[in-house]
Amino acid sequence: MKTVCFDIETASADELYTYGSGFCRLAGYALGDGPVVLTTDMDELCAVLRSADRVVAHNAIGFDLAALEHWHGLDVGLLVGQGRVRDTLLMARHIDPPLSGSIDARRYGLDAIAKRLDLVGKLTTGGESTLKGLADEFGGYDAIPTDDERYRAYLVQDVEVLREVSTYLGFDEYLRREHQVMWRLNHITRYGFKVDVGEVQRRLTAQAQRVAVLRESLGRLYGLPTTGKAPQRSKEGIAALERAFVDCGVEPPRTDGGSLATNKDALAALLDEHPDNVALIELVGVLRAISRERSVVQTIGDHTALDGRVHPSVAARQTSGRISVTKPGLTVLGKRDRANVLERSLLLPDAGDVLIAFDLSQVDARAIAAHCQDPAYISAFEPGKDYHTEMAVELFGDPGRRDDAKPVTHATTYGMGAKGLAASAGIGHFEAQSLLNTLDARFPELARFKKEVRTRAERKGLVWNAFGRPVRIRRGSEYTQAPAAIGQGTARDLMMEGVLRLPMWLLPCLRAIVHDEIVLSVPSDLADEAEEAVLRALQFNFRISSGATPVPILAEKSDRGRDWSDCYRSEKDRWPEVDRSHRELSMCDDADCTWHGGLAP
DNA sequence: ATGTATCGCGCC
DNA sequence: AAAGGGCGCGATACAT
Repeated sequence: MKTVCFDIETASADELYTYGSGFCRLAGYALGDGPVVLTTDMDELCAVLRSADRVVAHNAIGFDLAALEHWHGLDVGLLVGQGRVRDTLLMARHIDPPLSGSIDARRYGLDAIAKRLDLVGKLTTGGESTLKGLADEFGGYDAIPTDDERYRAYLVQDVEVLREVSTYLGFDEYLRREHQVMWRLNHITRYGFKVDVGEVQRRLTAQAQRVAVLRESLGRLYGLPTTGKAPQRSKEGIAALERAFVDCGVEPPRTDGGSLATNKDALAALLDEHPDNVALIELVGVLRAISRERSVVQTIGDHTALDGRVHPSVAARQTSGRISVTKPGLTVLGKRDRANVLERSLLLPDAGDVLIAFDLSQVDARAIAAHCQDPAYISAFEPGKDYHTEMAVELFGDPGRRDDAKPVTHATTYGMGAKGLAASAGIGHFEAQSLLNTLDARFPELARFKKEVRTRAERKGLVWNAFGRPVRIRRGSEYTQAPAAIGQGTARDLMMEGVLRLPMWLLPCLRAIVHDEIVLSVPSDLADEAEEAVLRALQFNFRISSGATPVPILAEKSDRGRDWSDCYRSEKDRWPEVDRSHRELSMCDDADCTWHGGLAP
């Protein structure tokens, strides 16, 4: 068994796919227990890795191997496919999964893992990372001389820490699969997503003008400061707004924490209470308008590289195992709100391509159905049946109340109480409680499963789904988090199952993943084949064990888009501006059109 | 200068 | 006893 631990010093990490061939600067590797060898010759390193039975690195799939694959032609797909790669980041997340929230963000660096294991950590100088200090001293990670002894010593230590840490981390079938998943998803980062650069600039300019007008109004009418990017959120601005509410004759709305609430629900509630207060209507109008101004266009622009594309980071860092797509965050672009849906139109297919989005149908609920094995719940997902209609029959005895049944599904997966259901469904507390009772009565195995998974979480602090993914559950939050963790975590693994089933030729076409949706840019003349291949990959029967009743996993494809919004033109046919052809018209007769009503040049 | 918390926008 | 889960990102305030 020949094991190689290695690490590479590079130019700035966020330039992985854009820097150029000198990105990899200095490599360190160790064979077995042998000494750490340093080299600037990446071909030498690649040869060593090709001949190894085990290739070990921290964030190997996302970074070191990715860099060698991109700039030096290493066949990482082969290494991963043969199960020869050990990525200690993926292994550490699996053996010690993160809690939700931001607390755990720094837990998985090599240094943090070493410290938790009571091992020697990475090299530091005067309390900060030696590497960071060198980058500051020489003016950039790509300016540190490769013969600098401190640089070399830092790298040697890194490889030695890695070697120590790796002996504590186990490997299993799930991890083997996870390595392949992440290698496949990395194509999103590598190939990037084409940006409509001119349109980004145009919208930024237009937005700056809108904001300037709104800020001028806030200053003139209510005495807010006019400096800073968001004067309405500064201390002085908040004080002025509180005075403005009082001047309108109303008590300033408050958040739970007692500070001034300016979110849209609070403002809507206030207007409901005082429908005839003209001064209040004006104040709320300006506040709403300025808080609706989002910065996603700026964020996309900031992350657009010189190749005119964004190369977002893709990682399974969320507690549920869900995939984060960040820098820029593509999971948050508009879709449900008419005012924001055109944010996606800034992202384009490659020249000669079309964009196609594929989404899994009610996949969280199907995941729960497969796990609980409730016959009535599973039968709602039989081919040819409509899940929400079946739920309407079970809950109300009336297939016509499909829309009333929809919000209840969230209650099934997320442990929603009567209060929350009443609020989200717009019904009374009593009716909500009675719905929840009906749910438990009609789907007894579902109720039993939720109870069981909560108990498991209380005992172990973790739950495991049928794929073998562990999800950590916060103490005291088992009631809501545990069932949700099975739903989300399994939905994630079902989508990844589909990604693993994609033919290799489609991997460079991957552009984005948004939990239950993947987006591909495919050559127009291959669109038929691509659609067929993706749907074949994403759809299958899911069985949690050999004797269990299977649940069908189904997917739908979008329209072929000339931009990402354009993919949804049929789905959102009430919003004509979603259709790129509509945006090419010089005018339109829909008074609410967000394009002709404001965004158009 | 850098990091965390809070708030607010949005998404699945 | 009651309990809707998971995120990204920007702006500000404040601590270090």
